[in-house]
Amino acid sequence: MKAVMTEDEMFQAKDDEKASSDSISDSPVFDFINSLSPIATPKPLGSAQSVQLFKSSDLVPASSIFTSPQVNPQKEYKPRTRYGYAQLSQGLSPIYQRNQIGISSCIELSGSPTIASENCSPSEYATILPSKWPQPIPLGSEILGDANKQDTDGKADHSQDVGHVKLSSTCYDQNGIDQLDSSTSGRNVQENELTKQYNDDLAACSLNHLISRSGTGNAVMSKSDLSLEAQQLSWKLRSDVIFSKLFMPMDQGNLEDSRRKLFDGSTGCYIQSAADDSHVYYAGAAEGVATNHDPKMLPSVIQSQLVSNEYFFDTFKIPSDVMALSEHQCGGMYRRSLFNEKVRTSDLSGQSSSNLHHANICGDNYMKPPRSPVYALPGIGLHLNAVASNASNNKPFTINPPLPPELNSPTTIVSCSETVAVRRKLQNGDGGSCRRCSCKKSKCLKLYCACFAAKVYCSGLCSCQGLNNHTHEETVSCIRKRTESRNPLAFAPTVTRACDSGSDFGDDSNNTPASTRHKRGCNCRKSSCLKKYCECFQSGVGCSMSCRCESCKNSFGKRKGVLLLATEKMDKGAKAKGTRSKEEKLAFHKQDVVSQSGDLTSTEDLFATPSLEPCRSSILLPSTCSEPPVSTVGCSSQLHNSQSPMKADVLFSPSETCAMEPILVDGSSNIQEVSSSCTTRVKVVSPNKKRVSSLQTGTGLSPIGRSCRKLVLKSIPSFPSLTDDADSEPH
DNA sequence: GAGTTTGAAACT
DNA sequence: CAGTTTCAAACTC
Repeated sequence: MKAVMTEDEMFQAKDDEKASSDSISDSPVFDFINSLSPIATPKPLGSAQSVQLFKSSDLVPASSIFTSPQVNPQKEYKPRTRYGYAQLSQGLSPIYQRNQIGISSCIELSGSPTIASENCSPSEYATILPSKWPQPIPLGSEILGDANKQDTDGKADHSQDVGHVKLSSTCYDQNGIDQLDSSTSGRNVQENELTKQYNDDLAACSLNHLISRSGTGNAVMSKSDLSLEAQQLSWKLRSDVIFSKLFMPMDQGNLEDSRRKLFDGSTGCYIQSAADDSHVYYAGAAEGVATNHDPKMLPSVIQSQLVSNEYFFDTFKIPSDVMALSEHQCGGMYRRSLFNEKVRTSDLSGQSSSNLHHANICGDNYMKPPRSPVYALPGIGLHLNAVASNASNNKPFTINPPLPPELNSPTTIVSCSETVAVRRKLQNGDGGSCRRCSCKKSKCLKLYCACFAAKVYCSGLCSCQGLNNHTHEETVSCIRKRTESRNPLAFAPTVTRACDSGSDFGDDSNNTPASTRHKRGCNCRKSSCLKKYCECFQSGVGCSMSCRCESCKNSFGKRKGVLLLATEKMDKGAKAKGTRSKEEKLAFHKQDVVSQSGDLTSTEDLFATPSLEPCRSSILLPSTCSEPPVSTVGCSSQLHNSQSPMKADVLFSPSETCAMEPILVDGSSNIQEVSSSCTTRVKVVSPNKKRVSSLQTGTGLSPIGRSCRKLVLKSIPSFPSLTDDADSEPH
């Protein structure tokens, strides 16, 4: 009883909060925002209902639904907060806070309240609570076939027998499984075994099924609808920071030149936006450096992210009346017009790509029309991997595994021709977003299957023999749930932003907004993280502390490896002892000495020693690197360039971070990092391998300072532990 | 296109 | 948790 009262108190507080928001809803600002929803939602019903999201009065008090004393709404909301809703709401507007409330409440409501309250045991409530759902509702995947679709669709199908333990769904009873099997022409022993195995999941699925069996679907928004609407708003609210980060404050005199380089696809620039922020990787390095990165040499993922001139030239033309941007605005204070967003997305949803209008991020036409139909589509928020893996393979556009809202970046590189199709696919729930898997034994029901892992259904484009399709969507749903129950990160994005973390990179507390890291880390051995076997490499990100790779040579950034840790330990030990053994000194010195020839091979060899391997600086000489783009340019490159007669390699000593990444710093706030990154124990060695100088490469020396490119190296915090992540609240 | 290699996923 | 097996993609020829 006490718990119930406590719960009531909480809901009372919630009601108060809603009441407070009601006053907000009367404000012109709210009306304005509310009128902006430009993206045509896949389901008209969802759109209509989404409006109700903002009407707190429409929200059924959660207390009327969940009476279980075990429910702790605050706790249950936490994961959602973790995924960024709260973060967004804190920083942006009370409107989104309202939305957040709506999301939380309505998602819980998506199951029939009657069912939830009458037919579920207290323990079952937890299953229905949003936190128990695999993850925040993504834009694409749900619509593209996530079995949560059944939450809405299933309402009609399963509107009967509510409360029965045994349900008629194929997913939840043995008969259904049998039917499933019989429906599969290629039924065999293995499949039977598979079925048997999956039966274990049926019980767990049944609870979720209760949600889908809501018989009162009229007043309840589906999760898809909710999420879509929420994300639309999210993107709208967040999108205006995208290009302000893309275009860092630059010296006006060099602005255009910098931009030209920035968006010159031929030089290997690409934008990555796997995370909350737009990521600009300028593979071309700083000016004067012959990086010569052939886009073809990029991993397919990255190739697809190449941003051509056309991209910006064509896609960011906007009506001047709605978006008059000046150079000044580009300099750092640009904020995209929500109106323009509306126009653009409306065009997107309804018309051909030729009608696309995109925010002219800089208002001028410094970029000439090019060839590649690749462009970024702010506002869609698809995961970069989704785009990447497809563009490179000429595959149909795929939606990546759903991302938490904070990871759904508004900026995504999407091929122009694909965009409209994608919209359409979202609306149709079409399975055309498959990954063209070739699974056989896994039946596309394990993470081996790229489609399954991406939470999309296989399609005719796949050469698989799996069951991951609409026909077996409920089974797929069950398996997904089971998979996720085993590994909560099973469907997590492989790449996520590093600023989620900050914990495991030791002293580097500078979260790099533009950096990404592989979520789980690779375990490469033979590939040295230089082939697509390596997920990090494939995703175009550097390895992090989360990785357990050996001989990491990931050109996107090596992890802070064993040596670094060892040497740090060694240093500490030496300090403690007051001396260091000759062997240690020798080994340590070995790292400092770099051939003047700039022969990377020799450098590689130098660090080929297993004991040394992981810590080699991520800096690779562009001129000698035949591998995919070196993401770490900037400082080192500047050094290299400025010391061109010497062609000296630059290594960071072990005390320096090994995971470096070029970023475009956002204004003066990060200027300090330029110098700090470039001055720390950088050693240049003469041809005769004598140390000739210890460069102090401040902004004055570096072309960075001259060009004001603001392309700098920055230490990349690697990924946080999941625990930390889960426990930490966004700031 | 077949065979091999690779590393993640799954299993024990 | 570690070792092994399975699996499908990446890679090589």
